[in-house]
Order: sequence, then structure tokens, then C-alpha cells
Amino acid sequence: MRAFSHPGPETFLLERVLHALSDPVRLGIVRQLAREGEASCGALDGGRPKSSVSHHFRVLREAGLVWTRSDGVTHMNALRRAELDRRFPGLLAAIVDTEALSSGPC
Amino acid sequence: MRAFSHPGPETFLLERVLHALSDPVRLGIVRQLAREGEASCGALDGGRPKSSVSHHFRVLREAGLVWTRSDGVTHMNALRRAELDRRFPGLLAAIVDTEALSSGPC
DNA sequence: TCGATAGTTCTATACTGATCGAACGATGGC
DNA sequence: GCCATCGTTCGATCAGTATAGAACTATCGA
Repeated sequence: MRAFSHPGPETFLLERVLHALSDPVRLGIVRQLAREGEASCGALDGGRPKSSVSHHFRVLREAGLVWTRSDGVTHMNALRRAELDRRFPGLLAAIVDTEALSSGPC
Repeated sequence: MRAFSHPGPETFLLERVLHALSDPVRLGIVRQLAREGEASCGALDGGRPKSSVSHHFRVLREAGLVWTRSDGVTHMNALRRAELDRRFPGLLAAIVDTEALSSGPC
């Protein structure tokens, strides 16, 4: 189960990244990772079934958004911020920093 | 057929914007509009059937990305750049400016 | 070795969305 | 008025994907 396949930055596809971020669950995960730096899958499941959460993490990984490492029995996930910033400058910042506007109690 | 319903900036949803941009056809349209400022649907169809193109423009309109005005028998489309920049600062720039990287002949 | 824990994979289901032909609606020129 | 043009809407089809239960795998601790 160890050693996930993480795509190299040169194969990142903007369309794929945007699709991964267009799902509310995944957008929430990415934002929480942006705040907290690293977290296990369980800490980000929001009460959802494990299979659903696992699916979302796979999409995030395959888009290049998230890096997953095994730490004992848990999987720790982190944003691939540096690589994403190099590949798509300003994108992650623009998406993570609009939180107050787009999820605030209007 | 005149007078499309364009959402107000306060109802823009980041998820919806990202989903609209995650389609290659629509991403291409948005990038071309960013370069050329305003264009008719026909000028952006890329040889696709009219019904398909119309569908994509509808998605772009409903996400708040594009403003469509009637000019005689044609429809002129433009990016709602100012409103988008106010609502999601830096987002459009990040997406439009990665063109060379993501569609270049690697 | 046994059980508990954390996540993945498998499978099925239901929903969403992309595509496109055909019919329709609006506008302008003759 | 009539026709051509531009684009929308309708309807059908097909692919992709979100969801979730169940079985499975890997790791750790007792």
C-alpha cells in the first residue's frame, strides 16, 4: 500500500487541477491542508465514509495537488505547494485565499 | 432571446467557476477572450457544432465568467474580468497566464 | 499471533455533464 | 414578406464521476 504514484510537476495539467478543485469536498480538504500543513485522511473526512474520502484523495493526488506519505498505519497528506506554485504561479493562493468571501455567512 | 440572465458577482461560486474552467474547450474560449477582449460565439467555435458551443457558453455565463450581449444577429462575449478579479483576486490571471506552460509542445 | 486501526480497492448505483442532430427563435438585408 | 444567418433549446445518447457498502491490505501494539 506504500509508495503512491505521484505525478511529476511537468505532467501537471491545469484542467485536471481545476477539476479536482471544483468539488466542494476536495476544495475543503485543500483549504484545510493549506492552513494546517499536513493531516491524516481521517482528520479530513468530515464524517464521510472512508471509501468516499479515499476516492477524493486519489483525485487530488493524481492531479498533483496532494502528496501522501505513509506514517505507520496512517497516511499523512500535504499540499505540493512549491511545485504547484512553480507550475501555476498564483493559482493556489488565489483559491485558498478566497475562503472568507466564498464560504462566509452572507 | 435577448437579455441573458447573468449572475451578480455576489453570487459567484468558486466551485462553479473552477468547474467551468476545467473543460478544455471552455478554458480555450476563456483564454482567447482574455487575449482578444470580445468575440462572437462563431469566432470561438473551433469547428464544433453550434449546439455544443452554445452549451459551453451557457456554462461560462452561469458561472459568471462571461458576459454576453446581443449585437444584431450575433452574440458578443467578453470576460467579466473586473468583477471576477474583485471576487477572486488573482485567479483569472493565474489561469490565463499559464498557457505557454500547459499547452506548449513539451 | 491476534486484534485493532487506517486506508485502499472492488462493485454497484445514481447522477451529472459533454456531444450532437433537429427544431425553434430572433435579427437584418433584399 | 421572405430568406439567410446566428445562436438557443430540445431530446437522446454516452462517458465520467460521486457515493457508499463490503472485502481486503498493511501496520502497530499487546
